Amino acid sequence: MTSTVDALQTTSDSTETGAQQIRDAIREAIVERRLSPGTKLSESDVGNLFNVSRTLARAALQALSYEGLVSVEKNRGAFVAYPSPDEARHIFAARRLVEPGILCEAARRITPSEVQHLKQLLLEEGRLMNERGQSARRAEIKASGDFHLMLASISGNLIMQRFMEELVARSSLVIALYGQSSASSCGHAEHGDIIAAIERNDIETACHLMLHHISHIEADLDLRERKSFGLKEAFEP
Amino acid sequence: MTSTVDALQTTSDSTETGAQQIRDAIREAIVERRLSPGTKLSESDVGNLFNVSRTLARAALQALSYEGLVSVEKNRGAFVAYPSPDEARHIFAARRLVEPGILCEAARRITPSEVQHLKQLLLEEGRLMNERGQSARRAEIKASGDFHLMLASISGNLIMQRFMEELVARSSLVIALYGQSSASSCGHAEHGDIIAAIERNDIETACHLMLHHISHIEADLDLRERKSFGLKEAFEP
DNA sequence: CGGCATAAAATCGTATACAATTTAACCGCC
DNA sequence: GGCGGTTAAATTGTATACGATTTTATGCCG
Repeated sequence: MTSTVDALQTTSDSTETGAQQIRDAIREAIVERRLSPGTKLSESDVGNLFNVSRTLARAALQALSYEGLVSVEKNRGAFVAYPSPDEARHIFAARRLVEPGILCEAARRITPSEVQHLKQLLLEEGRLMNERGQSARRAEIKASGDFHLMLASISGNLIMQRFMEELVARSSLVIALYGQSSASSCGHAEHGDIIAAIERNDIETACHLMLHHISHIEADLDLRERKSFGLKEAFEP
Repeated sequence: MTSTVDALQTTSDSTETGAQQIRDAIREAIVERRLSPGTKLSESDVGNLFNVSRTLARAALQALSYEGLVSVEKNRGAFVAYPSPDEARHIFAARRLVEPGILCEAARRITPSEVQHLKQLLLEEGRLMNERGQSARRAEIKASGDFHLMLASISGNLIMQRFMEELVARSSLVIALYGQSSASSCGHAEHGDIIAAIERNDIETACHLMLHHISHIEADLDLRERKSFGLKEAFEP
């Protein structure tokens, strides 16, 4: 009776130790939207699923709560985070705030080989976009995030990189919740434009493109308060 | 034999539950520099000090490691973080990256009552600066950080606020390690200038002042590689 | 038949127990 | 006296145990 968390089966290729491995697996499942916001993650279930004790399961869930991907309610348990519309806005505001700066620094330091790597990422992203099937969709989601993470990595600031990892992961949750266009894709073309601008060293426009890109993603959301119809209003005309 | 962590005794006024309380107490001790970088924080010692089991002590230490204030080495234990010069640079680079943006947003939203609150904070900071004694020094350190945190709080973005909390706390560690001028103070006058600029709605200069302010703090650091003299070089002319 | 009180089950919070690893102490040996 | 190796102590990693809280099930009564 391992309830609803069976979506976690994943290729455990890692060599990591203990709770980290579990944390990473669950994070991946959340980011790839195999786990929906609000899903309960009971400590026993997680532990059983990964064949470890509740101790480690609990540690993993705690870790995820620090990243904002899981919310733990005292004496009630852990749930895949269900970001509020306000939280969603804050996440994208944060991205608008930091990504231009990251991009600037990345553009200043980027090497030709890294440009190649970025382009390769873009190509892969495009390939996945034209493929069909669940697993391609998941890979596409991941790839579109990886573009932004790659820039953070190139910027060379490990602290900003970690922060971006958090923001990208939480963005995925937000899109899962409030995204409208089934083409969930995060503007593949715009990624290309940004790379082009970087390549011709036009940092100014690269930053502007990035800002627009983030706004486009956010524009695809429907962040109106869903007032959950708690009362009988749900059945009155 | 509760080794070196006795610096943790603090007014436990909190009403929180479990590990959080311990985490907060240790964080405060680190930020106020009662605990020096590199100090070992053994799980048993922490547990005994707070009269809880190792389970909770461990959870608290894990939490602090996610904030970058503690580094845990596998099978070796937890230590107050000892940021490298590079890490220190990254922390201040991150602050230069985000604080102007936070300031902008804060200035846009600030209310008169919040301006008052900021000024009050400034006053308190000044008062502590002219007082002497260990505990005044600690309070001063905290107050100078609180100015930056207050701005983040006014900006209304909880995510940026959390991030700033992390950055300010880690900055305190960096200053403890690499700060030179015994006047550890984080430019009290500059805080005042920034408030003034905000008050006359001159956001442009407020941002510039903030950037300079952060650079001034960083300029007071000596971030040269201390190559620890591992060899006999330490005793050769 | 539905609502409320009570009891049972499930789940979380924390402590303790035991295995694995690291650190130190000790001791014979050069 | 100093050095390497072996053993004991200390510390961490993980599992299990037990009390507390929440959730669900049960049954009584209106």
